[in-house]
Amino acid sequence: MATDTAIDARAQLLLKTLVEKHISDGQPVGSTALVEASGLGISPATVRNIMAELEELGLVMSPHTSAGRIPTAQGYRFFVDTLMKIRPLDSDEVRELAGELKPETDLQGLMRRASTLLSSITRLTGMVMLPRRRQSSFRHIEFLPLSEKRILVIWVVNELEVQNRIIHLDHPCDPGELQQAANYLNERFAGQSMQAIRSTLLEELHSARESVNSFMVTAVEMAKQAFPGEAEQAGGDYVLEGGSNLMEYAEMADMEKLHDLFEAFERKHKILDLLDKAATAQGVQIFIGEESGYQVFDGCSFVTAPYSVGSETVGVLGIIGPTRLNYERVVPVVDVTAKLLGAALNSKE
Amino acid sequence: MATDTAIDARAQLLLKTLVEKHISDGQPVGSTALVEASGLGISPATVRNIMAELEELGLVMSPHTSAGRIPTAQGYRFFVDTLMKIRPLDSDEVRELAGELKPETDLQGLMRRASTLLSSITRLTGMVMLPRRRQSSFRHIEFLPLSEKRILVIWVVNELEVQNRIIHLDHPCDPGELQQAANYLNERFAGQSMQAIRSTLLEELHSARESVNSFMVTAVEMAKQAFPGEAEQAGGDYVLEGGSNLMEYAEMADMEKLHDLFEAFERKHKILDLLDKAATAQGVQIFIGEESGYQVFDGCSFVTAPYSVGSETVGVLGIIGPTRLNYERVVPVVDVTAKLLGAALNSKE
DNA sequence: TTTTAGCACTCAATGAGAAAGAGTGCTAAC
DNA sequence: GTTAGCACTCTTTCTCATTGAGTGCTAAAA
Repeated sequence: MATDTAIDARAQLLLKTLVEKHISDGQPVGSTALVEASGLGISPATVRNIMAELEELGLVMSPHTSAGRIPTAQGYRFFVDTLMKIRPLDSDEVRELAGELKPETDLQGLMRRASTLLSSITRLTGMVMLPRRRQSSFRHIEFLPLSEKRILVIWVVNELEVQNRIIHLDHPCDPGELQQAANYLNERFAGQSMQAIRSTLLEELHSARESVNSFMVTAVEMAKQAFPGEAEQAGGDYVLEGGSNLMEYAEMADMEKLHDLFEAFERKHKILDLLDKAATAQGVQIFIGEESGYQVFDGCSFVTAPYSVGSETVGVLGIIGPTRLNYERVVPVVDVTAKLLGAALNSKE
Repeated sequence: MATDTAIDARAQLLLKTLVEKHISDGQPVGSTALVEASGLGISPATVRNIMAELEELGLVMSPHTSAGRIPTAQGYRFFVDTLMKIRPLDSDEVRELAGELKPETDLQGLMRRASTLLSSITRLTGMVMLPRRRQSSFRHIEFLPLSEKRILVIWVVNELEVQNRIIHLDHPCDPGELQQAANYLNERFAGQSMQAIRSTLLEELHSARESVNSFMVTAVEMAKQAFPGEAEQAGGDYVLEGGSNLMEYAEMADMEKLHDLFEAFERKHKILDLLDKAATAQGVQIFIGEESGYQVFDGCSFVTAPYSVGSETVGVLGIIGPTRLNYERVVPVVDVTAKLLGAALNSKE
């Protein structure tokens, strides 16, 4: 199996030990320290030879001549792909997590809870993308008059996402009409996708001009105004908790980098972009350093997992930490949290 | 007017100049620099004498023997109370601000917008406490069955705050009953305060047991479950934007302090406590350094203003920055933003 | 051929002076 | 009351030497 350039079992063990040691204390690891930690009955000189090979392969590097080695992004990649052994969480731990993610609260609150949970368990920064379904299934709509021409529209999609906005009408409209309009929409469109409804409405807006049903025109017009178009809802959003945890890591000490990182958190689009990428994967996904594709995230890693309702992936959650984060521990935590959040959203009892 | 220990006009001018200079460059100000900046035809030696007096009074201090002076918290206090001249914003600027705070969006979105606005204009951290009324006026309620015993309750208070939660029933309940219950509650309680409704409901829950109206019992029970009690809604919440801006100030370089500060942002209660304090004041309020009452906020100042709907103060907004922030500029910005946000919430057109 | 001991070498980190610079406080003269 | 003069203090910056960790190379050992 092993060719000349591939790394043999011993080298792998050493690399594994090196990564683990560096993860735990953040320092470059020297040959003598590696000998001790690995348990191999081997001399430091031998280890040095092997390190030279690993460096040749781009798996480790030294910050300067007289320091030990640290893993490169590639090194971490090799570690997470083939070296590390993740063991599932104890059922106790799972139960504890599950207890924190009851489906009772409102959606936003649940997301925030999940994010806080991720953050506090891992002592890293937790993030949860708000669910966004390709198909939003319309459930119910309600019009409440605020003044003659201003209406508060409340609608429910996907069983439990409540949204609202205020719309303006051209002409005054009485409560009876509004009620009729709501009834009409509720009966006619229940269960259909928002996209479908929107296009149907747009169509009818033309043909219906001739129709006698003036209230229907109103209804359609209102619904058109109320339901956000593609463009509007494309944005997406996420919640992030425990950003301050990152400041505990010495490698984050560079104020300028930290500033840029937090700015990226606030501006959102880079994070959202990354989460979107992770949404296509099946299970836990890991982005190490530069792999994220953004300069700002240099020195950081992401561990993400999509969560789903039914069989459809509706969002992604995960953590951000320094590259030297404890993957073995974090991966199962993220994995389980995603599953639990999905379960909470399904909430079929 | 001036007694022996009070400071005369010249000293005041010098203090004013010193504070302004220190605000603009963050450095201790020496006697020669002060002479130039103040425009007084006076020698540095004289200035030194005056500085010694101001130091005696606790208005300025030097970080060490061979440095210039910096204002103390007391010095800043004196500055903001009696020395600085705030001039109102240009009507152009006001119009620009107003354009960003249209009442159209949802409440949460509006708050976030206001916060971002504060942050980006001042290059500091903006915060907006979510509105919380002593009297929440009930407007409308709606029950949507999710499954036999799980109901999605949506209700509207204060004309445009839409809230929702899921409740569980003991016994199955059909859609007709739910509709009846909603109608009953809507007709009976429209316009009343949530507190009043809640206590009325609790009362009726006893007496109604004998009544024939089984649906009313259900209605009351559901409403009781749905409406949050005192304890639940006491929490309060706020949005904060532009935290990363603070990292641009040299005096925030201490990583440990920064960590604690951001942790305080996340934990929320200290900020909320402070905002609560500011809610009792009439207009713009300034907390300088230790005045906040919290160790973490040492070195930071707050400029806050309550915003109101009608004549009732419903929330507070403001900024957080280093003590040496540009009060003259920030005070009117916070002031106007609070007024505009109030106006957007009133939104009577 | 692989492993290892030995050793020279490199480089970061630490700390001690020395020199420069900024700004003060004090004193004595104006 | 104000100011010039001056000694003094303390930070900042630089240089230089020292220390220590850890390497790479070479030659010997297994």
